[in-house]
Amino acid sequence: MATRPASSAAADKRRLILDAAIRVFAARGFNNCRVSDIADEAGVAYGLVYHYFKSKDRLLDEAFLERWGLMLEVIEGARTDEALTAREKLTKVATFIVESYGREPEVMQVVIVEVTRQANTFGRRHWATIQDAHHQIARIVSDAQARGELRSELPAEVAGMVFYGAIEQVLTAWIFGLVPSGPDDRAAAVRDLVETIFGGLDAR
Amino acid sequence: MATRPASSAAADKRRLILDAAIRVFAARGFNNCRVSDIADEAGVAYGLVYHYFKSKDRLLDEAFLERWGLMLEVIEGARTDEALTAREKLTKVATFIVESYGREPEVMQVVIVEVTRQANTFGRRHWATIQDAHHQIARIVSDAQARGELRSELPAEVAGMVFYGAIEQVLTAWIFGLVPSGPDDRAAAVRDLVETIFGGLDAR
Amino acid sequence: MATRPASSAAADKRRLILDAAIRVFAARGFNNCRVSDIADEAGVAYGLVYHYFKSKDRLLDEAFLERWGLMLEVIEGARTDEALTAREKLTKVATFIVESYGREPEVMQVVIVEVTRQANTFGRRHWATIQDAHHQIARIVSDAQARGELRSELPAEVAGMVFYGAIEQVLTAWIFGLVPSGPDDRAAAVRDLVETIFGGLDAR
Amino acid sequence: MATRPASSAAADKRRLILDAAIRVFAARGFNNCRVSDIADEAGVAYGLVYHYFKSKDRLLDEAFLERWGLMLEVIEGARTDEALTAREKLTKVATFIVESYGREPEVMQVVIVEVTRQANTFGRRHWATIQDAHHQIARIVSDAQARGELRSELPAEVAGMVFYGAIEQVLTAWIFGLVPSGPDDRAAAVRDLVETIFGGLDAR
DNA sequence: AATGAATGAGAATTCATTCAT
DNA sequence: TATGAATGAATTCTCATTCAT
Repeated sequence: MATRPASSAAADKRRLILDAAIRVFAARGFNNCRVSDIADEAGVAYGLVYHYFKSKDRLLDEAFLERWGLMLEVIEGARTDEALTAREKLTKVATFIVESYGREPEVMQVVIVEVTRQANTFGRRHWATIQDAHHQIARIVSDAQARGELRSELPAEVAGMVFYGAIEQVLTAWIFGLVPSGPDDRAAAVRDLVETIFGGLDAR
Repeated sequence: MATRPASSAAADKRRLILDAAIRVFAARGFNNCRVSDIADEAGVAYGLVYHYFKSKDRLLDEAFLERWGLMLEVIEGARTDEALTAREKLTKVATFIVESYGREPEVMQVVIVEVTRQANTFGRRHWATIQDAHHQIARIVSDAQARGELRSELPAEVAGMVFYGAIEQVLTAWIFGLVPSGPDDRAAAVRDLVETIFGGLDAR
Repeated sequence: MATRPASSAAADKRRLILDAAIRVFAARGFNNCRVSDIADEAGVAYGLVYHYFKSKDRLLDEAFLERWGLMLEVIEGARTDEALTAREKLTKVATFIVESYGREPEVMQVVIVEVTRQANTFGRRHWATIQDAHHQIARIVSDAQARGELRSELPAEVAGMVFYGAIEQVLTAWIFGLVPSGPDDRAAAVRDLVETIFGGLDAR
Repeated sequence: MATRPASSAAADKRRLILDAAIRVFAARGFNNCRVSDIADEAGVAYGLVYHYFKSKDRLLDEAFLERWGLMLEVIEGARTDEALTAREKLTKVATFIVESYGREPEVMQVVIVEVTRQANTFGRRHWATIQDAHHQIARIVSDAQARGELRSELPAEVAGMVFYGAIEQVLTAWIFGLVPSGPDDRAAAVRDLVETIFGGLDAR
């Protein structure tokens, strides 16, 4: 079995199906696609999807958890990195999200559109996990406020919402295809967004 | 009211059904409810829903358009009111949205969760209308930049996204029931959100 | 109440609806039209159709019986007219049917397409009435055979079927719009059809 | 048959469903039966009907095309067989149709009652195919007229209509169950019908 | 592991008919 | 007589999931 045991081939098949599911969910939406669309996209037989995944829901759950987990690690890493200012930390977070979209737009689209915003289904099911990210972001702000680095009169939770909501809004514009999302556009978006939130709109 | 014409009774029934649909969509989600749930909620026979509305989709379309239309009027009104500063204009917009939620949380939930964020279905169908609001908000910023009232180095579109995305994020937290949304909470949310965006996070 | 009592106005309304139903049945088919189509075509309110007719079925029943009754009278009249030869009798019958189509194609279309050929619904319900016509036609033949006017070795029932089936086939071609059905075409059709059946195809 | 490939099992199921559909259409009429009746008659699950056929319409389309295709082959074969007289050719056609009914009355009933006579639905959809048969029959006549075998003063199209209309009328009587349709009855029907049309009704 | 046939519970929509006014 | 709102049973088609091979 050399260096690639049988289970690895299986793992590859599983991956193939999950990736196909993400593309299909992004293209048609979770509620508007059929499991057979996913099998077709993956080039496997209908039943094989059910061999690897218990249900259609599970495909979306896994796609979400995988990516959101990475994001949580990045946010936590940024938050606990004492060498960084709050602005640098949030820039790091924004950059990760935006570059994730740059590399694999379908994944981020699915995560945001099909999961985090679904108040009645997946969003609620994964709410604790989603909240985790929001809390960490708020904590980046509140820690900086405690150090006197950021204004203390603003509630950290609201600041976090402004920051995260702004990123989602930018991604939404990209997802809907209304605004270019090339490498330069992405870098500019991070820069402008951070500068807006940290510097404020008011002229000095 | 004694003189209400006969057509009003019909209009009332129609209204009754549309309102019931909004409540059901908010409670279960558009994709997880049945037309019979709406009929039951309205207390009318199944077929009457189809007497007044061509399809289930149309119910959501109408709910969205009605409310978004009001919002557009308010945004346009704020934008063109020369007596107001940009901060006052955006405060007005934020207040309208937030108070709409306060009065009729289901409508705003449906508008945001079931329509504006659905990249593959309703969101795309109504995209022009949705964009209209975003453009007007950006214009409030760019007009103020032209007058030297706001910093010119920030792109107005990004500023608009930060503003609108922040409001949606706040509403999302309320919709998911994670944060109290009483009258005081709403007023505070508007104040904090506006102050954050205009003043910026940075300590002076 | 002069010469037109109130009941006459009512009778007119009834007629109006029945005629509209015939047009709609012809244009869309009994199974593919709605009662509301009939009301619209007649220019009356939905419910009025039910004031004058017990059901949608009844409309078709009446349309059929009215016309088929006329046809039966003509066939019986021809059959019992001792001054006529069998060829003249059947020419009379064919002419009546064909000219009925000429004057009111919708009625004949409805009678044939929607009633007499519906083996599972109306055709079966009215079978006795339909058969009546077929029997009379066969009798025209058998009487002539008894008189030595027509060949006796052919069963009269088959001869009748050839005659009536031929007429229906001609009407079918007209109904489907494949063949012109102007006055001259109709006269020619009767002549050719009768000559074919009486004279036979064989060269002498 | 032991070597039948796996695909045959599927083809058999498909056949099973199509045959069941034909029986149900014949017994209740296309418009008066439900897809579940077909599934029940075939002894399969509801959904399997849709696994093999796109819609209820398609079942009827296929039943019609399959049988009408056979008939077209027979008619064409008869028409181009130079060893036969026109009378022999049309006898062949009539025999095929009548014996088709003898073997599988439901199929012929469905073909005629549910398709070729439906001016507003299936009849119109398949009109070109239906016409094909009529044209070939007319051509059998006109070819014979050109050879001096049949009277030339009669239009071949009318002769064709008389012939085909007569056959349909005979089948109709059988379908409605008004006339016995045993083997002898069928043979007699063909003989009488052909003799009537070729020899004519007139006594010599 | 892999296939795709088989299952059957939905769910939207239609529309004949009834009924209150 | 006239209106059209109200009713709800009926029916097609969909599609997630299971299962035999």
